[in-house]
Amino acid sequence: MTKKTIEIKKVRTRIAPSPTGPAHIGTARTALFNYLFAKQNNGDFLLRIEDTDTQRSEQRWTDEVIEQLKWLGIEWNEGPDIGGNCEPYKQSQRLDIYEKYLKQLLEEKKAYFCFCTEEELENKRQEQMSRGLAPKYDGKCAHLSDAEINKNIAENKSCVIRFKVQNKKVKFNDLIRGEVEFDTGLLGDVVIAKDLNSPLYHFAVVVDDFLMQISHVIRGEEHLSNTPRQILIQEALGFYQPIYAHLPLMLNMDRSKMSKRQGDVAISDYHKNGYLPEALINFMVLLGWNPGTEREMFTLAQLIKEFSIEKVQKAGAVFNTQRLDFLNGLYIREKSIEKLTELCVPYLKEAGLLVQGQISQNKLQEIVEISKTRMKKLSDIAGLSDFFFGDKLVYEKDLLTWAKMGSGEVKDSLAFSEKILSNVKEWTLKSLETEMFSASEKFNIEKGYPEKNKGYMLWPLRVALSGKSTSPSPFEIANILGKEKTLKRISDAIKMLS
RNA sequence: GGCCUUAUCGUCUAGCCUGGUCUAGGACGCAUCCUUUUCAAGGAUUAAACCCGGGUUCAAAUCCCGGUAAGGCCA
Repeated sequence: MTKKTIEIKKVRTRIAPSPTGPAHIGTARTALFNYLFAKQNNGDFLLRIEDTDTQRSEQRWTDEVIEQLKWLGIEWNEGPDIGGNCEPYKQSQRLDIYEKYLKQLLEEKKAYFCFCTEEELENKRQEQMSRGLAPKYDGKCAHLSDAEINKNIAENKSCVIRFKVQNKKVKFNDLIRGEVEFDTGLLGDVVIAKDLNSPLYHFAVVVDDFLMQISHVIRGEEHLSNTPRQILIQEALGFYQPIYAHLPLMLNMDRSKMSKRQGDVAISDYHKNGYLPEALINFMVLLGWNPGTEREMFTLAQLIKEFSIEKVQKAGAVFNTQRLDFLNGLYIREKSIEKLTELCVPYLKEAGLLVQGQISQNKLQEIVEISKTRMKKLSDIAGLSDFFFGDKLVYEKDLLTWAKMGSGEVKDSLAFSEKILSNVKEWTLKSLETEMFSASEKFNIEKGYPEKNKGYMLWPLRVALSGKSTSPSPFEIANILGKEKTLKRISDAIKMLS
């Protein structure tokens, strides 16, 4: 069999997720690398849904990958309705195609029906293992005569289709790993279909990648060991061999493959928790790739230019949420206040804080503005700004105490603030700040507190307004709250101390 | 168990191909300081790594060999 190498007319890449569960963050990163590589070469990026496993595949998961990829801005540019509505390819709609190639392999005796039962196989496996051998199908059914096969089929015996794996060394050149060699003699004949209408993964990928003229197969490292058998199937079918690139895995903190047990793995989890797509993309691309410079911030468009597959790392990378949070904070602070407010609204509503028409758009923006330096995720907005909504604050009265003040002193401090604030002429951030600063000095002198320590006045005031140990400054809060509410909260606090 | 892959600060990584400029650079995180009523943000500074063992060489993180460890795939 002569090996056909691909003649690249156009770079075409794809991702091929199985819709058997929530779209995985690993799928997002693989999609990103495929997308970047295709786009920077003026190529095509396709989405193919591998839903041949009808038992486990569900339409809602297909819808979800589509939704999340769109959210990330990673869009495929070809599908069954070319030019119009760009649907992804679906393997379940291509079963007749696989059947044709399955028949071809069967006719050429490169594949065969296998009637071995689960029980039989399990026994063989046990026996091989007990002899210290690697478990591998012994090829028993490969030698069945046509008569026997027909008889078995007529008897409706359950069967699978196996591909005859040749004993040879398969070598291929991986774009990221260099030359990789496998001895397929260790493999055993693989099951490529349950029947003519139910192809399995290894077979369907090969057929589709060929028919869709995929030039580069860029996928996770977990597929590296699967590559030789796919190459054998390609050769048996007379297909060209695409160029492979196996990406390093994204890892848990303990360096195992990223899994649900140790954190969020669904793209939608990150979406819901308030990560920005641009932050997630920037974070993911840096997991296994870097430009070789000290630059760390990239937009998708810039990445299309800067990305180079040669600089992709070989070793797996730990998915470090702290770093994601940092980047997300950076992108949050970069957003225009209009946009950021819009993004925060759903989270405020979800927390039951924002009720229609209760607060003006301007106020809302001011609230977001003073909260944004503290936000790592959009969802943080609720916990950061809840005290602006509603009238009653709930907190421990001890929280009002600064340094070693007694409760009488705290009350005096609040009463002093109340007096100053009720006389403030101009209710603006600037004047609130100047007035309170000078009042604070006066207060400290009067009381014999250290003159420069503004905490004696500002801490109780800030807690009275926010009910929290950490928050924006009392001026910022008072400014947004307005005079009436501010004074009300101070008197509430004083009452609490009495 | 077999096969494959990988190996620089806790984490993401630069450097490795084309040995010297590496007393190993950057970022996150950590710590300290400045700013500051608090927490952030911002600024500054520190601590922190070439998996181990051989070899080649005047010289090795960089080249070669052998281990070890981790991960993936198969079952």
